[in-house]
Amino acid sequence: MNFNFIHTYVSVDCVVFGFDHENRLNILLAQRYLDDMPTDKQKKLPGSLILSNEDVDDAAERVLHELTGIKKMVLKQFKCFADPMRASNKHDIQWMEEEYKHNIDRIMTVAYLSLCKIDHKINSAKYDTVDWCPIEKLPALPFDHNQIIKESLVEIRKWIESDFSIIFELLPKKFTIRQLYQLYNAVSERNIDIKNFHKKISSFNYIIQLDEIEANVAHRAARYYKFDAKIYKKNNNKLIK
Amino acid sequence: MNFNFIHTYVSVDCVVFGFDHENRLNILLAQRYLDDMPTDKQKKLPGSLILSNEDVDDAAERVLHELTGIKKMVLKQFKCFADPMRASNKHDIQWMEEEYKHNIDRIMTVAYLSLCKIDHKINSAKYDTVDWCPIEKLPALPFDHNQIIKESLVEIRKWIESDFSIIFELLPKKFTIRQLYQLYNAVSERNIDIKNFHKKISSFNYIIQLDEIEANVAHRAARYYKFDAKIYKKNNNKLIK
DNA sequence: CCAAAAGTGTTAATAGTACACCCATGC
DNA sequence: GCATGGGTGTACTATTAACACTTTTGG
Repeated sequence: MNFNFIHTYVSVDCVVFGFDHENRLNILLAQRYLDDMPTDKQKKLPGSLILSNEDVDDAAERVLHELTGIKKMVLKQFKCFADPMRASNKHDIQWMEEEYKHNIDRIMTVAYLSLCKIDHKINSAKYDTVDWCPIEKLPALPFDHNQIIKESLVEIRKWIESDFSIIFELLPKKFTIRQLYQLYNAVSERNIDIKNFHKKISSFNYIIQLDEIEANVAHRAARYYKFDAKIYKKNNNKLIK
Repeated sequence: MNFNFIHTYVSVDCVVFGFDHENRLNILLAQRYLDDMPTDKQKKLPGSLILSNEDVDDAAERVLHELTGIKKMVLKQFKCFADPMRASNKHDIQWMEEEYKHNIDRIMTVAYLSLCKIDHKINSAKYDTVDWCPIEKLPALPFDHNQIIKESLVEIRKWIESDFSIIFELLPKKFTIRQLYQLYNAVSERNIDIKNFHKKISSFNYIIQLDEIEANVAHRAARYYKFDAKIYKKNNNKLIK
């Protein structure tokens, strides 16, 4: 008889990406309050223990909703993190006790990827403060959250390669091809010539040209386009075959 | 204060693929003994609860080693399955009690993908019987194991698309290009012309031509090739760009 | 007019597809 | 000799890449 099986709490953590006006990928971070000092706070990935009758996908949806107030966000499970030492820092242990009122010896987490338009109003029911943070400026985060984010970057790249349409979750409804180009470059690190990119994108029938053009720019104004998901779905496209 | 957080056991389950001589993908299944009747047995995916000081990757390696006797097998975590109802069948509950001597209310599992040469000797330290089963002939399996296998097929396809070299884990050390072709077809369901496939494969510098050829075939004997992982790694190749 | 980026066009290189043709082997 | 598949070559097509040229706008 073996009593060494783990019996553990399981959480979900969500890496929510946004794309800012300086062409940087950002991640949504929440606050946690540390120790006995109410003013001492630290950023963390939004997450939660999963409930007794909840599937992990449902828990991730709940976390995203409590975080942003947005009802339906795209999401994708990408990895379970279960290093026995991932919650061994004393601040992390203390925080878990205060947050969950349980004595938590070990905790596994299932990490999710999600995408959000950076201008969308964030209306959190759970956190006082929710902030976008550029990925080059991430602070040291609790648990293995920095590692989770690192791996999420590989994952978002794969996701866009396999389903190009999800990239539009990060752009405003109307966007210029340059915006799309800069986003694509920020994510994929491929280096496509912008002219060829322009030609290719505008040839897709699911990229709809609008009548509107940019205003107040010191060069020829670019046209706005929108993405048509219905047309996209019919074709099952990839950016690069 | 919320007492509804799950506190659960977590297992790993491994989907080990092999490629048989009839050009079919196979999966390694273990036996489980059901209920009070010692002769009543059923197939299942090999798996185990994870131990208290074990990371999930380590648990999967342990399961694979106990299953096959092979030391280092390629493996890849692909999804956490956590439907609250996935272990609600009464046979499954009873089996868990007998197997683990714990009263298990809910169980999550982290599913892994692995690959094995089908002619490799299987030497299980844990199971009496371990058998290859063609994927078209899978029986009804306990828990959500059929679902896990279904999703693993999508995953193995992606894996080979993103890293072609792992396909050689399924072939003998020396193989003909036809064998590779049939394996690739079985996995990817692309339909490449075999002549063009031949030309492409033999043009890769990491596919090494051997002096040996097939014997006793009713047609021109095919040449054997081997895969050179070192040369492959230098180039970071894909079959299709 | 100049700088900057939009947008179009042209061409070359590369990769993928279709298929013809000869080769080798067992029956 | 014939069926079967191995192996090579050739021609056609599609995609990607490089880059020149024209357009538009603010300063």
